[in-house]
Amino acid sequence: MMRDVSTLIQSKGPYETGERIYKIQDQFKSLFIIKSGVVKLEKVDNDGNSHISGFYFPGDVIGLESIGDEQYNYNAIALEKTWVCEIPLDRLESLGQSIIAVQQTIITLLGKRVHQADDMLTRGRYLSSEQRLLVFFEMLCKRYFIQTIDSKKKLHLPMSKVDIASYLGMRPESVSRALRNLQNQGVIQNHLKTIEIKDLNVAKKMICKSRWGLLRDKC
Amino acid sequence: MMRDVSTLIQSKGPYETGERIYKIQDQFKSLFIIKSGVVKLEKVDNDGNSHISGFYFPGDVIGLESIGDEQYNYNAIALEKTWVCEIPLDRLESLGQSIIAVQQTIITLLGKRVHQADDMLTRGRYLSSEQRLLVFFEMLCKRYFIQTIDSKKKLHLPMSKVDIASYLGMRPESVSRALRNLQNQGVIQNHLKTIEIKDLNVAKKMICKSRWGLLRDKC
DNA sequence: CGGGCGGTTGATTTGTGTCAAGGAGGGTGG
DNA sequence: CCACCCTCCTTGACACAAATCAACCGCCCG
Repeated sequence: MMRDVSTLIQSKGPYETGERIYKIQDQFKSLFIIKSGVVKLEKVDNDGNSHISGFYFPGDVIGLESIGDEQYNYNAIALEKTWVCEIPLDRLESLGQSIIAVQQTIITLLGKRVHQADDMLTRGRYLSSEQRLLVFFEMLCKRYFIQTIDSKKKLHLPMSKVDIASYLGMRPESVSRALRNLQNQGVIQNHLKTIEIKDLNVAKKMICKSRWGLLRDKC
Repeated sequence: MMRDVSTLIQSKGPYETGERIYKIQDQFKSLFIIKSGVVKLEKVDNDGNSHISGFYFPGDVIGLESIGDEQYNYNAIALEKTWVCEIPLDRLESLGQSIIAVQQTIITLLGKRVHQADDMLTRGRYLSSEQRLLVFFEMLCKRYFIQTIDSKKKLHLPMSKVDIASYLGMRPESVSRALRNLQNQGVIQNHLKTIEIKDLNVAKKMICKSRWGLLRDKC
């Protein structure tokens, strides 16, 4: 007899802004699907500097990055009011045959995660700070499902510019300057918690002009 | 009745230097364990520039990076005479129950792969080119199993300096210069296809002095 | 012998980090 | 409601590491 996976899964939340879904060195035993809200993953070094490894949105799974370890190796922090579903891994074995399907799902998710990371590695290095920001906004647009009328996109930023800087491997000052430049060029409009993409076509072209012509086919 | 995994696995090789174990857009259907030799994974963009995403050694599994896709998304190129074992994934289902164990193994491997990539992302950005090279050599030492007498390590480089540059996100000229600097400081000795680590302790110290104090605990 | 590729070196430019300062917004307490 | 503070963000002047451009060497291989 095969039990349903859903009997193991339970909803958790809400987590308020700044609350942690899990933290570094908590015992790793569950993945979490984000039902609503936004989550960042951060590492904190000895000097107290935080380093952002990614932002995650509804439908995304977090915890994958800790598979293979005993403990979580990142803090998962809600950036808005957030609900998640907990998927405990230690009890999956009681599912019987369907464990194969679950494993298959995890493999697929991990595969995507590897692609994503490899992509960042091979692409990111060869992009200017302005390009990195545009790529970032493009990603947000895809994930975030913006209401878009006539190719003009208003983009809410749930994370601070400091977090964006950390994620993109830049300093906050550089983010600020790059945004100003893009604004002067008429590509975007920079507000505090919002970015407005004025000229999507120009933006896309700018992303592709990698200094060494990398990955021009991706556009 | 449970068939043995090993009945599905067969040895392939030798691949000579420059030969491809698989290439981009080949149908993805197998992983490969490297039995002997060295393999690099590269992407080639439209302008013909190649971008190295990693080097792999005996015991490593390649093909993981393409899981989830229909085709391989990198070229796997032998850097020396290389033997591999092919692990076809499409016939794993005929293994019956033991598929769970195989899947579990794959999950573990993918997990490590994610860690590795995340690490590169969060660390790499904050290291100078000299530090990146030292980290690279350190990695080679670990993987490559050098015969080491009295903490003086001679390190054979199967890959070109150009490949190293690409992998580390630098230009060949910068690699050259960084090596010269390290040599002038007495840390290493730079030969054409060999690096000699003269002062391991100094090397380790240099790696740790991240500009922003990142990950000092790793040392 | 000659061509090509990998590697090295030098002169110069440039992007982005660094340091220092100031501003805008939001929250808290009087 | 205002004053204060704190954090996030922005701006400017400057420094520096690495990219760029150009040239050259040495090795391998036809």
